[in-house]
Amino acid sequence: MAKEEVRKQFRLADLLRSEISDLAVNEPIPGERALAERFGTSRVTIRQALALLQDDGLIYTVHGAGSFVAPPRVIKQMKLLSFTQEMKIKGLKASTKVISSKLIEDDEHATDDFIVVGEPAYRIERLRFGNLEPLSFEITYINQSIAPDLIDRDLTKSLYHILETEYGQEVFSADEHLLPIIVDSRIAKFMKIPEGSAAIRIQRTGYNIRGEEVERSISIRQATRWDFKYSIRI
Amino acid sequence: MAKEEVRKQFRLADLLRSEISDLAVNEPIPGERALAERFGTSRVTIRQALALLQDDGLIYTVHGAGSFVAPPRVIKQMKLLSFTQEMKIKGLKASTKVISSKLIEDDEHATDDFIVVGEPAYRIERLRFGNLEPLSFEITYINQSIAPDLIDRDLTKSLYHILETEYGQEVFSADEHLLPIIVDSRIAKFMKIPEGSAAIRIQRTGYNIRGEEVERSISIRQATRWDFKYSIRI
DNA sequence: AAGTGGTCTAGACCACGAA
DNA sequence: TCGTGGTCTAGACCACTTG
Repeated sequence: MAKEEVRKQFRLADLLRSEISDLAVNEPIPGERALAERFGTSRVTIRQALALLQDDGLIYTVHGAGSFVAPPRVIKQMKLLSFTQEMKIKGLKASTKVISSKLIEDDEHATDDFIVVGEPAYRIERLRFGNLEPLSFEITYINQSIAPDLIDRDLTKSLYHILETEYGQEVFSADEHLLPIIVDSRIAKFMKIPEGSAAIRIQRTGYNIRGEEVERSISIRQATRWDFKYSIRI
Repeated sequence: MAKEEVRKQFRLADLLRSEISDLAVNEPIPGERALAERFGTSRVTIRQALALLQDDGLIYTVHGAGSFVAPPRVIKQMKLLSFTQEMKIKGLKASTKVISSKLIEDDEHATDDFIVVGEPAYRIERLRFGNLEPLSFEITYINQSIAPDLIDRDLTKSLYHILETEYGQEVFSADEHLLPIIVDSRIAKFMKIPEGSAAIRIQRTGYNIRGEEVERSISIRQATRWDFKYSIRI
C-alpha cells in the first residue's frame, strides 16, 4: 500500500534512527524478519528502511551475521545545494550584491572559457555574502530561451529559486569541475583578500530532470572560508 | 532465485544498456511490465535494473509517463579509487618513489596537522608518477596495529592493495577534505613545478566496512595535471 | 545446523500523465 | 479513462556467518 502521505520506509527509518541512537557502537540491531513482524510490514520494506540508514552511515551490514551500529561519522553524503541553502545550514545569513548583468548575443563569448554557443544567454556576475562577509564570487550563464526576461527579476534572490518558481526549471543534478587557482587583482578586491591567495574555482553545469542543461556557472571561493568535504564509496 | 553468479539485475542492466545505445535521446524505452514479461522476470527486478541505468545517467523516469533515454553526460559518479586505479583509467603507467618511511611513536606527532593519537603509526612519504611525470606527493599514516611490519613491504606498490591482500584490510569508504594551497619549495622541487603554483591538498581518512579507520593520508596534486570532476544530485 | 542477510517472484493497489 | 511508474506484501530459496 502506498497510500500514506509519507513512504512507509521513511517512517520506519526515522523510528529506527531514534532506537539506534540509544545503542552502543558495533551493537547488533534486531534482524530483518523480527523488525518486519514487529512493525507489521514486509521484509522488503524493512530492507529499504535499513538501506536508508546505511546511506546515512548509521549502520553497516554483514551478510550472514546481521546489521550493526556504525561508528559516528562527521561527513555526510554530498548533496546538491544552492548557496542560499548552504548558508542556512551553516547558520549564516545569506545576501547578494549584483555586480553586472547583461544579455550576450550569438557567437559572442565570454573570457571565462565557458563559451556561449549559438544562443543568446544572460551573464550575471554576483558577489555572495555570509553574515555580510564576501564568501563567493559567481558568474552565471542562463540561456534566454530557458528564462526570458530573467534580467528584470530581483537577482539578489536565489537564482535556483527564481528558476524553479518563475520558470518551472528545477535543477535536479549538476556536474562540477573543481580547480585550484590563485586569485587575480579584480577578484581579490571583491573578496577583500590579498592578491595571489589560494582559492577554488568551481565550474558547474546544472541539469533538469530530463538531463537538459539549465545553467552554467563559475564560482570562486576563498580557501580560508570554505571546506570541501565529501564521502566516497567503493 | 539468486543462484546465478552475477545478479540478474546486473545482467539485465547490461542488456538494456546496449539496447538503449541504439535509441535517440528522449526516446521512450519499453514499459516495466513489458520488459518484465520479455525477460521472464518480475517487475521488481526490472526496476532494480532500471535504477542502475538511472544512476549511470543513461535514462530518466517520469512518473505516469515512462522512462526515456537521457542526453549523454560526460561525468560519472564519484567512486573510491586508488592512485593506481586512477592512472589505469587515464591510460597512464603508474609508478612510485618512496621518499621516506618510519615508525612514529606515541604522542609524537607530525607537522602535517594529521595528528597521531596515542598509538604508534607508520608515516610514509611517496611521490607518485604517471608516465614518469610526478603527479602527486603523498603522506600516508597507518597504525602499526593495523598493519604490523608494513614498513618492510614493497612500498612502491599500491598501499590499498597491500592492505587488502596482506592484512585483510579493505578500504570501503573514505572521507576527503579538499583544500587549495600554494606549494612550498620542498614540494615544488619534488613535483618539478615553480614554487608558488596553485595546487590541491586532499586529506583523506579511509575506513573498512565496519567503519573503523584504516588509513589517513595527505596528497598534494598540481593544478595543471588533475581534474576534480563529480556529479551531484538533489 | 541454525540463523542471518541477499535476491527474486507474482500480484496488488496507489499516484500521476496523457489523450 | 487508461497506461505508466511508485510502493508494498507474503513467501521462496540462496549465500554466508556462527556456534
